Amino acid sequence: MPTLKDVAQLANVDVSTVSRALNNTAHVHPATKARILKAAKELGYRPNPIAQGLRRGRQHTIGIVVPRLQLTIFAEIAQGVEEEAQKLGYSIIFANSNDDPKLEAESLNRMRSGFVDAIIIAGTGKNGRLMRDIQTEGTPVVQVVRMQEQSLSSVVADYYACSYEAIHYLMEKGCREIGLINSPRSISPYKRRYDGYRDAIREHGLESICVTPSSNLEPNNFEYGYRCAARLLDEHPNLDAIAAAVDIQGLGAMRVLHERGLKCPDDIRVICLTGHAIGRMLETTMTAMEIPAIEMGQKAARMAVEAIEAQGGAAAARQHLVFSPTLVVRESA
Amino acid sequence: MPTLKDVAQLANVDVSTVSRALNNTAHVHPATKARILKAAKELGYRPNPIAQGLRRGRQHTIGIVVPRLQLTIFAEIAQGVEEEAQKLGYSIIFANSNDDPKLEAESLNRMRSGFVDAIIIAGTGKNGRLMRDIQTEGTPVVQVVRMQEQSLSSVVADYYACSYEAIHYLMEKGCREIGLINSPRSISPYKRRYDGYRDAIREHGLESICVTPSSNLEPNNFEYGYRCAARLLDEHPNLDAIAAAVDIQGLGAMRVLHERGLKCPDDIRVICLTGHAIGRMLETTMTAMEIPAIEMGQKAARMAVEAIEAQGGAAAARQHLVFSPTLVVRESA
DNA sequence: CTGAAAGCGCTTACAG
DNA sequence: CTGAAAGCGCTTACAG
Repeated sequence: MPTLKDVAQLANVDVSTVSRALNNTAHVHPATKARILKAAKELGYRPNPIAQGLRRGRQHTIGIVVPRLQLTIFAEIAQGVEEEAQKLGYSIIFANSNDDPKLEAESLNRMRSGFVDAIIIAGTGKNGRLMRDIQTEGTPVVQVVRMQEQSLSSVVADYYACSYEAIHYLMEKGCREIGLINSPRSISPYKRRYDGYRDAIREHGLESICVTPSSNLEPNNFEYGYRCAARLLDEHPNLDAIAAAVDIQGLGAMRVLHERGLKCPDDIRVICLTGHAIGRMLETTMTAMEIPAIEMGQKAARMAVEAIEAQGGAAAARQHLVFSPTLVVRESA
Repeated sequence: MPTLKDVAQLANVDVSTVSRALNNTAHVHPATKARILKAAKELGYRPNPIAQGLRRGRQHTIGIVVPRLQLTIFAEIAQGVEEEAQKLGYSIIFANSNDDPKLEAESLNRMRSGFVDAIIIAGTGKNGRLMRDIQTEGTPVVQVVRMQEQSLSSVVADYYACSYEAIHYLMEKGCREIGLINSPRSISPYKRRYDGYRDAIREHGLESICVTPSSNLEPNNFEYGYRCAARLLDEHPNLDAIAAAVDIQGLGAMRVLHERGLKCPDDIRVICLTGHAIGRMLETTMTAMEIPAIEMGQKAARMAVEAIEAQGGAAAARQHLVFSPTLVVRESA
């Protein structure tokens, strides 16, 4: 790898002049500039971003930590973040937390210490203190999908509305026994989903129907949805609708119905409270409250970059951005 | 952020001594060492990996570039790579190429120049030269999922076997008119899938049935599968099976069948040539040749790290690792 | 066992 | 318009 020094030698000037010529950071005599450019090209010079970063105190990288990628909305979030960051000239450092607070803390610690200019995180909620410390230290932190810290910026969906509106829709369709499949309320968006569900149910003087499987299953997956749906059906023979917090749980529910010979939406309705692309690709397509995951990722990236570039100037105020869900009616409800 | 210098001052020693104490890189008097450790702790010192990287010429980062994340096997690959890399003490720099050679080249160029110690890529196939240059320059490149360059290490599945065995299975089940939904053969794994299909079909003296939609649709998605399946059915009324290259295409096919009132597997069989997690989560579960995507990602990460650490020693020979697919029989075929 | 010096590859005041 | 010097935060021969 050729360095500035090599270019300087070939062009017969000082490294500082090369730097200025290449960065357009000061007037350089056209003739010398031409010589420098030629030399740089000849050697195939590319600046070393690590050295630049060390010197400038900025890496042009954004860290992103999500629970997992596979079959979740986080794949879309990560894609949106990366697309937008790339456009803005930033690279992405990526980490899975597997919803394990310890792993999450490790990733966060690896990312701070000058490795990353900002962090975008869908957190476990257990490292709030650490996240605030990082922000205080000068590395902006923006929360995405999950918002646990008021003092840190965030980009989320209105999970309350996701539930509330979904339940109202089901009621309009005549449903009266609506079961909820939800993940633990200790994670903020799930608490909000629960609240929206409960309030909508109450307004109509009906009863909440929730299940929590005894086993400590991972909640955000197919099996969990499958088991919850099975229990709901067993315990409530007149159940006429199931609302699933995330669409992978909804798939589990649909599978149970299929196995039991129940048809959507005639025998029972299924709706997902936060849907993404998969919903329209099923045999029985899924009615869902959809949230714009890619756009949310892009927005989070932009907020991160703004926060990075505002530093030194007026400290960027924190921002909380909330996307409204859209009801997309398909076949399942 | 406290630096080595701060710790040195507080502990009343030279920075070099601090460095040695913290890195256990030379004997340091127990008393001074204790003082240093105490000072470091007191200040909350964490080494700056950027500075370390610049000095050591190694960043402890691996770059990964994939076409996209959303609803593809690459989400699992990326997850596997990250998990394993984390264990080995490496961070991940992530980029989407969107299967655009230009975007891919940009990402590759951003990653080289000392930013990344190795690159793992599922490539477009159009930047072979660049990839070889990067490897020659000293940054190991390992191909994952897609293998286009013989001279670069790779971790792939046996796509020929994916097709060949799937078709044989269908034949055993009595199928005689088997349509193929495939992505462009210009991308190597799809060529291999085609070859396996063609050979298996020929062995039985049957006829190949392929379609290529006229429009220039993105091939790796639901709509593409949907349209191909529709055309196959229109043009071959006696079609008794559909083989789809990737499972998202298979979903498109299943949807067409559903809309036309055709049942799997009684009326027609559907099989996916490379399946992953989604297959078992459907109303009609999908029979598929499954490939261990997470494991492939992990293996690619390990190969990358080996290549990094072998440098200077005996140059690591290139390795080509091929995973065999496993037939998983479910409901669709 | 420890300090002083050089250097990784760059940028940026400071002179001239 | 250009060069010489200092420095970003670290590591590592080189002396002692």
